[in-house]
Amino acid sequence: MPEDNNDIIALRADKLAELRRQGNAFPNDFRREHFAETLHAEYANETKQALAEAQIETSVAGRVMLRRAMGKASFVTLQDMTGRIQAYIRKSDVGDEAYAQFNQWDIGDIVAISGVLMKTNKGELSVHAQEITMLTKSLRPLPEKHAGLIDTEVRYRQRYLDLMMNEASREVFVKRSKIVDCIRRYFSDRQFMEVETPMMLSSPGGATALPFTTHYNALDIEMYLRVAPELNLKRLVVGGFERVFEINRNFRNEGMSTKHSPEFTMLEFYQAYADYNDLMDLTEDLFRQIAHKVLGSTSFTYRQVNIDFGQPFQRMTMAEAILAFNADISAEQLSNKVAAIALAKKLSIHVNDAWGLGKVIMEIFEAVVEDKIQQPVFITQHPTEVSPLARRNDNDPELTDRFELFCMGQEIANGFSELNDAEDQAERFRQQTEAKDAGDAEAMHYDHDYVAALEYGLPPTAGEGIGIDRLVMLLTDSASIRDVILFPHMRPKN
RNA sequence: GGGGUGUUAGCUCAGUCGGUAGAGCAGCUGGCUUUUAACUAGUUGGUCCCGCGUUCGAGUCGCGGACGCCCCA
Repeated sequence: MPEDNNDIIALRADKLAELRRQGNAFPNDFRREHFAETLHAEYANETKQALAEAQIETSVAGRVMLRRAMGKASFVTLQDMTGRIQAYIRKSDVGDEAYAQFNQWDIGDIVAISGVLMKTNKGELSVHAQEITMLTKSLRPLPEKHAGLIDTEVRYRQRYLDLMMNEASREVFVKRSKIVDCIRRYFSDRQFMEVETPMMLSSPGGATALPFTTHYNALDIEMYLRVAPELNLKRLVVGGFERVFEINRNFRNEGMSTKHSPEFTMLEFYQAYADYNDLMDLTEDLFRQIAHKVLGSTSFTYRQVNIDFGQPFQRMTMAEAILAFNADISAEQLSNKVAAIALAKKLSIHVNDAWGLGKVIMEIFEAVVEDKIQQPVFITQHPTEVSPLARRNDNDPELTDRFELFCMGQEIANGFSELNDAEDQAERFRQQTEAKDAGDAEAMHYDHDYVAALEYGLPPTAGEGIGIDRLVMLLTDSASIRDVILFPHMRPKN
């Protein structure tokens, strides 16, 4: 953080000291009448003359972004939550004393202006000031008014500056909020119930990932930050909440990249008496509605590629996808472990001896398909070995009734028909425990209570997780996940 | 973890062959009562990310480090 004590800050501090001498330097009794956007929406089409005759009174407040002083009259541009509005301040209207105060204003100050609406000769809607008030003196100079704030590091570390200066950044987070709002309505309209389940767990589960650990002093036990809410949400379905969803943070102790953040927001939902095909249908419909409501269109551009959520999403099995995207790979190379391992090694995948055929195929898929996917496509029928919570396929027990939705090289969603056979689940946990003992830090813990819950009976259910950050990236054309997280984690300075 | 790249005034950026550090905006002092990145005259402001080295002399070259960004694992 800047510890600079430059001339500009010193001078502004002097101005603040003078404001303190004059009385309350931080008044809290001003009440705004209109947002900038409201004024533009209501009066943009009025003529200069009509406004002059109407004498519409208003008051606005915001941060001073631009100042154009012409001796005895000046224009300032204020920015509030909704946009910008110009004010015209004339010495002969506000008086000598107020105009002298105005001359002490700096770009960045937060001020209030009351007056009547007018249009300038150039047609810009403005507030013709009658009364002006300094609300919060700003001590630090803002970034340059035209080029703005560009430095990515400062934009992430001091997001408030980014939001002040960069309209595009502000829009990303407004859209993010709308997307989440849209998701909530979608599910509550369909009788899903929003719930909150613990962030801190004594046994992490629900995904193969390395958890963060922490210590709970009162109980003197190690605890984990959750890697997924999955097991608790399915406990709720066992309990009789047949449709539940949660939008909340997951934590995974992995590296950061443009596509990964150690804490990220996930939507998870579970629906009893549904299967994975139902959820693929639901996901298509949900994505279409979000795009339509937030962007006004189901098609949009991501990294100069046109994506269309309006078209039916393609569906193919993992094996089909590997063949479809790679003409040089044959079905025989995926048919048995020896052949698959030979192929994996040819692709310079670091093969672990403990892997079964399923894991090898999953790795091959990640190496040769993921990056090539552009338009949304559901990849289905994941190997049972890499899907310890998913229901086995009725025709092939080595595969599961699972899908992942990919778009522009990124995994956006992951869903499956839930494994509700308690005995099979116990066996899958045993295999995960073996993998963990063999050194796989991401393997799942054996959750005895979860197996007990299944023994009471989980109705046939399908569940899904959708990565909100990645969905927002797609819909806002953001190249990095940090661009859609308000306060991305950064290595501390010094 | 590896490779590439960047860090210079409050912000955005130049800085040649190694020779005492520059612009625009912001700021400050003036002019200007409908401006639009207002205009206009003058002017202040620097730990060149940090450290060590090479050199008569380093923003510039070398080595090490910090932080950011991109790519790869």
